[in-house]
Amino acid sequence: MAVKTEDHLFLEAETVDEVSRLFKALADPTRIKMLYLLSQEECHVGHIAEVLGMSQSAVSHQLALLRTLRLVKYRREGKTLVYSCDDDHVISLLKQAIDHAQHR
Amino acid sequence: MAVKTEDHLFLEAETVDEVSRLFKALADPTRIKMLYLLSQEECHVGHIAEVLGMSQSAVSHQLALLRTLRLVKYRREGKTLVYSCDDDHVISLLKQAIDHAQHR
DNA sequence: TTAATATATGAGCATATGTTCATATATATG
DNA sequence: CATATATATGAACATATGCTCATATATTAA
Repeated sequence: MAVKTEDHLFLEAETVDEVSRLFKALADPTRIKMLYLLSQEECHVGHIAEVLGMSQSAVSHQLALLRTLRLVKYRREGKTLVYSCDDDHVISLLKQAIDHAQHR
Repeated sequence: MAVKTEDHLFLEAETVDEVSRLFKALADPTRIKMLYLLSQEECHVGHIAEVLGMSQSAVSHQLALLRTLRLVKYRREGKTLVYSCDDDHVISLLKQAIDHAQHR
């Protein structure tokens, strides 16, 4: 919660840091494309790399970051790992921002 | 608009960049605090610096960035410049992210 | 068990970002 | 007009970020 002090509300440092981490995750063009793709369909790693024209390594590094924040999850299927979104609220934020960007 | 291609939607490069710029603006702890403060009350530059414990220069640089994105506006009042939020939608995104961060 | 395939991870490097310090600019007011 | 005050801006520097390259790991399937 925000802390009431005199005449305005302060955010706690922990909250500010968490919000920062979340928006940082959403601030990179590559991750925006990845999350938007995953919001439409589950994908294995190689497919993401192919569709977005990225290296396997770059995709994997970014997925590691998104996993840390629990924005994506994965399961094994045969010899591939299938990734999908794991935070509807964050997808909602992303889509709002996309709408916002498109209406100007 | 997103472009339909075969089986999924691609975002246009321009849209991705705009979304990235927006989230980048929201991703820095300093700017989060500044925008949250401005969402509660109009402030002149010196007041922001004082309340957030930042240098005048740092505040001014960040305000310049927020102005570029039209997230804040200002007017002169006596010898000070009074800043306020200029994008309700973005404030809404910020507050949603704050709620999200606080509920975990 | 071994080879092949899919993914993860670490190191290194180039670029981006946020701050400070010094200084410029603009407006108010004596 | 002259000076003080508030804010803006440019340069420099330290840190963060995202990529590539090389290699490790894990699972499948022969």
